[in-house]
Amino acid sequence: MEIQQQFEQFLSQRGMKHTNERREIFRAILDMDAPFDVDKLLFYLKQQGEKTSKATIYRTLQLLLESGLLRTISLSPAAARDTLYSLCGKYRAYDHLVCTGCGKVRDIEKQQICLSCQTITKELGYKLESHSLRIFALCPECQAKGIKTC
Amino acid sequence: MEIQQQFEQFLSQRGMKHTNERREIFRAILDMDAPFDVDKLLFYLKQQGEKTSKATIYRTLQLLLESGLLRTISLSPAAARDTLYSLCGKYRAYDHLVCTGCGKVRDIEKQQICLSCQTITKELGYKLESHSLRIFALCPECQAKGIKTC
DNA sequence: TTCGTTGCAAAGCTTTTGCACGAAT
DNA sequence: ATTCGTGCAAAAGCTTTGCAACGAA
Repeated sequence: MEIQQQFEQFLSQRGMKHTNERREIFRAILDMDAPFDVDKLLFYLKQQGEKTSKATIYRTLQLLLESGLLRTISLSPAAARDTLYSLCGKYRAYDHLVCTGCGKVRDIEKQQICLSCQTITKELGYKLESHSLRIFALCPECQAKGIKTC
Repeated sequence: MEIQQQFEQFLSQRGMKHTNERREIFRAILDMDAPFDVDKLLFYLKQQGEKTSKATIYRTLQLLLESGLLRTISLSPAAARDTLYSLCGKYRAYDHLVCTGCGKVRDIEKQQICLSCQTITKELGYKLESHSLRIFALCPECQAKGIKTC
């Protein structure tokens, strides 16, 4: 099923309305090419000529989190605010490699990790739902520049 | 080296003072038996008769993050605020298994994951620093209670 | 004595909420 | 016609900061 349809279906199931704002916000999220925060999303929507309010963005993101289509990630060991969001369907795995020098984020796909999660939960009698791996490492460019992290 | 000494050494290196507040906050962190937030730490310190201010706690946590002795983790896919902290030295791995039913957190140790991270970063030319894996799963108790997550 | 540190209160930010108007069904 | 959603502005919460008093070296 198309991911848009999944969202529409979720709204219908909860007796919620298919508004233009929700459609546009979701479309914008699909257009994002990297994990994004509220301001990035708002800026993109403004660029597209939409006049969605920040409040509606927050409300829609909350909705999407509840639908399971969206998730939040924290990219820095110290990140407390400026939550970053990422579409669940967009990446095969929920795993990111974060450069501790420049902050660049790239997705990683590794069947091994899924298997490890399955093994761990199975051993402990848990029912696996999802996982998120963050690897912090210095990218080749930053190494070349001689950037060091504390 | 003792972990307390590492903190004291870090302070010395930066020309910072060994105050009672910092010592007590660090001691309290050592006493924590699970990832904690600022309020939990403050409550514990009050219980111990300390009258440390919230501002000092924030300042000291920041310091500890910079020293590399402490790290933050986000436990829920939707957690945006109420940052949780965890001592780096306390757990062998930075990996947690989070119950999506009751929110209970337990530590996991799995050599496999470290190996996966090494492989991934090596392949891409990154220099590995650390990683954090969060697995979201339903614990046996919640399964028994018939709790379901969205 | 000399700075760094603390506590308090105020300021700063992000996120949430109340309410009246507007839109979807 | 109803009911839900939106925008605005205000409120709420967490975190940071300025400043005078305090304490470690």
